[in-house]
Amino acid sequence: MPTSVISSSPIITYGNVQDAVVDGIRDMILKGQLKPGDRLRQDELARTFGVSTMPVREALRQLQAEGLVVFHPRRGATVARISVSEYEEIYLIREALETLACRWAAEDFDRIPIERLKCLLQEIEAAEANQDNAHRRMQLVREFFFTVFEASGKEHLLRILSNLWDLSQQYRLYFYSFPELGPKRLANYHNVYQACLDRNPEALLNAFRAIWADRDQILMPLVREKENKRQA
Amino acid sequence: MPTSVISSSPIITYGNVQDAVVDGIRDMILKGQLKPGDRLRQDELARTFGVSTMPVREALRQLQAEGLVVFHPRRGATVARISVSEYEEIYLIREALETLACRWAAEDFDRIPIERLKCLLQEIEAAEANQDNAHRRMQLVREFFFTVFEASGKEHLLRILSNLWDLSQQYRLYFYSFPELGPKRLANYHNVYQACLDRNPEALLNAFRAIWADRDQILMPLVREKENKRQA
DNA sequence: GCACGAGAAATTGGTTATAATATCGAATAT
DNA sequence: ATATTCGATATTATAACCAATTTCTCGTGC
Repeated sequence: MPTSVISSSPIITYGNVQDAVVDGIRDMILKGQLKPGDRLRQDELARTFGVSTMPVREALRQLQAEGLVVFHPRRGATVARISVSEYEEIYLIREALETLACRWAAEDFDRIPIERLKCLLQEIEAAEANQDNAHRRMQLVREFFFTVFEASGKEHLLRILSNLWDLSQQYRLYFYSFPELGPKRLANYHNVYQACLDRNPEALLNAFRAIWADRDQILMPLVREKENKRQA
Repeated sequence: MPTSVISSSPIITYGNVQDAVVDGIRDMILKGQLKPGDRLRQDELARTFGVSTMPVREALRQLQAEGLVVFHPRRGATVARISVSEYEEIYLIREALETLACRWAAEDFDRIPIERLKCLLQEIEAAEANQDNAHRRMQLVREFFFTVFEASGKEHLLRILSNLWDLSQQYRLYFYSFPELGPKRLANYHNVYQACLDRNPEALLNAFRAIWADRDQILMPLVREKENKRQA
């Protein structure tokens, strides 16, 4: 009788095992314990989570619907591998939707928890100074941005955005592996924070546009360079 | 041994039962056989599809991830009920993403199968003239628009758009229940077709903008009126 | 030494039976 | 009339099992 130890985050209680398994597998993918292309064996996952195969299969199907997992008929599931062109597509979709999210959030700055934003910004600064591992820094930045997006109060938009961030995770991670870009990153986050502090919608959008421009001019060339090396 | 009769669309073969069940249930929802709020009993669905409960549960989870189905822990699943404000949210997201899709499609008009577009337009005109049932007309219009969107060739964008169309289906259906709006609808579709024929990107976007404006000025007041009556 | 098959092992996809648990409704008791 | 208990029902999860197929392995032949 396997001892079920799912509790990654201690307090959250799930109504059913299956949701816990979904979060568990998604976490393993997002934390890099499972890499793109890795096979996802049902009974192996079932053992590690201490459950039977049924909830695992349901979980994999749900992750498939999210695009994080790919099923190959009769050959099992693997972690989705996102191509560079897919990443570019996803990024442009994100730009369109994050613009919407910012506009909605900026309709009422009172909904933006500025204190939390400040806290996260300080945590990010500390993490950059410490050279914390890329996954942790990436997670903090994600929380920072979604604190702004969540102020829009739009459930469907947040669901889609969250999914797109999941999908583009492997490329975002790459961005955090260059210590020399640290100051650039911090300046960008600070501009977002400042715009919220000033309650200035136009400044908020400009801060985001600057981030996207950096991504085009700095990250994408690096990604493409890496891609060319990989093919050679 | 129950006789498995899933084949709604005759030719498509599925690698697994589960995908067939997903499509089957989604179809039932989209065709109105299952209405928002309806309970989805596992064994009942299993019987109607001639399969065991396992594939049904997997299918429901997948539909949950798509937002079409809601799970109430220990109380089963129901067809999602979309509120008016959710519909407005979804519609604005759609506008942003369909703008993207049109831009991408208009980068190379050769990818738009103009003959197919023409065919669909004629089918739609015939269906309007016949006063065909609203579901069928809605389906044809969906195919018409997605023929344009698909020319973008962006898988993730199409996946998200398809999902958003599914979610807003119940409100779109309402739009087709007013015969007096028929000419207005047809004029809109014709503008889209003409813009593709003329290979004019700006005209294409303007055609869509006109459609969205109609929705704001014609459909939304009707929806809100209906909503107020429902509450009274 | 390496490619190629045949057979074995493993994995998936699906069924069925079983049990635990939570919900809902009805009957009963207060 | 209201609260409680009890039972029917449905969900959630486990386990055992089977068929189909893929993958692995090992030996053989070139």
